[in-house]
Amino acid sequence: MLQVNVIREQRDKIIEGLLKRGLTAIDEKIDQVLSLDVQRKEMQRKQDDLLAESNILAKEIGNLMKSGNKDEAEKLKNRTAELKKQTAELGPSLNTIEEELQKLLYAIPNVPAEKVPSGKTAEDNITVHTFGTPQTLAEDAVPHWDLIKKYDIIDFELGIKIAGAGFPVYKGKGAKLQRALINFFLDEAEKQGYREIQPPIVVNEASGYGTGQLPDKEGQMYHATADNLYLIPTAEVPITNLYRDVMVNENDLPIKNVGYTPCFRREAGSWGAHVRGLNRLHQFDKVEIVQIRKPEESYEALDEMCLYVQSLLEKLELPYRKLLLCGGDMGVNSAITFDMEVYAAAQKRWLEVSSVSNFETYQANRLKLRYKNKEGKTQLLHTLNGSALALPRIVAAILENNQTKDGIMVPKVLVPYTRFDIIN
RNA sequence: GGAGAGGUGGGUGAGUGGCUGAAACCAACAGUUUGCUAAACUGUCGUACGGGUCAAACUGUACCGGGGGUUCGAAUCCCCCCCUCUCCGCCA
Repeated sequence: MLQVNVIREQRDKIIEGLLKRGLTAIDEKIDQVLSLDVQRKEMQRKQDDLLAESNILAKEIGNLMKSGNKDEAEKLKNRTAELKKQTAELGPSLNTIEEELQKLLYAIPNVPAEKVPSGKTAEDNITVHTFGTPQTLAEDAVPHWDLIKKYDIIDFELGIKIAGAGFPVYKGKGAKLQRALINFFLDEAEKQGYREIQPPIVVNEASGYGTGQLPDKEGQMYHATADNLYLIPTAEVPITNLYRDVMVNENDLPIKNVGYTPCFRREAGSWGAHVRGLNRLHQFDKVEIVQIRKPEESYEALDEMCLYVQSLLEKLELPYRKLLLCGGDMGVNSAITFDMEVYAAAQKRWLEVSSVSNFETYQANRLKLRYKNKEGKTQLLHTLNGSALALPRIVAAILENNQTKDGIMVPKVLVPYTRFDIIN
């Protein structure tokens, strides 16, 4: 959520930034915020004046009562009643304006950072880095959804039987490969100074609002209505919400947490082309890194996080490209996002396996996540997160790219974790 | 699910109708002292939205889990809701 005072001070700059998202009529929305803000101020001022008078009178009445001057006190009470009536009249409309303002602010996405290109779709993303060469496979190479059947390592039918489409069952070496990847990712993160967190995989409503999944993306999360809990779509939600309503001690910065969790996404209506096999699931595993930084350090942290994620892909020997997302392709909370996509050689497609974002103060404002700086001033912090990494598509790419006539070769770095070097 | 206790500032915690935006302690910050560190001492120290100012000083309002109510006046009394803890039950 943007801060009203920032909108007030930097109206033009904010509109210019938001235009990069390809939004229409954004200037109207911003001006609506400003005009509601003016109205709010006026009304609040009136209200404050009324209340101020009441407070003075209340004190006087108190004193008069003490000194036994009842008649005089009664006279003042009449005036108080009048004031009370007026504040009562003003109250509801003030509330309405505040609610409207709040709703409007929730609906305005974060302002893209300066270097974010404008654009509407993935077409406008910019490839800023590549690693490796997309390999050409043998004639008889097959996509991962055939390989998992051939080697009997992931079973979609069983998942359908016990849960539904998009809930695969990992079996034997398939399960071990998953576990190996999770451990590998967690160990690597720890080497980079991240603290491991095991959060709940359900969160309450307040947490959903804190990181911005609510109210806009309500339909994306599984909702346990009996208890009003949401299954997390990413570990970002619980791990970032650890710091909701927190005044961080400056000495505890920077905060670097990593967590492995299953993630749940309803992805309602998005089934169809390009979502076969492991490409898109309702439940999947992911290791997520989350940082909380001082504003002046957050872009340095973003670079660090990208390089870290890239190092994982390089260790796994997966060809990848790094994209700077255009305004229209970024999530609403993000100020800047880099996506990492690995090449799945049998599908001949790039698969997104990581998304690294700086939210600047957008989340922190909702979260009320702040610290006191050296001057003793309370300041919003910056939040960042990145997948490091999302498992299924990594698995898909490993299976496809590493297939040989004898079986699937396990990446060298993973062998100590899997304790086998081929799936056959 | 049943019974009880409780939710106060960055933290612990006092506060049962006006003198309380809130004691005390801790933390933090600034300074004094000091060979350095530590200790000691002194001072500052909640948040939001306004007014005011070049900026301050200063100043208004609201906020003691959330929402309503009683009252001239509520952290304090009443009602509803949420959450936490303890005991019992159930489960692991």
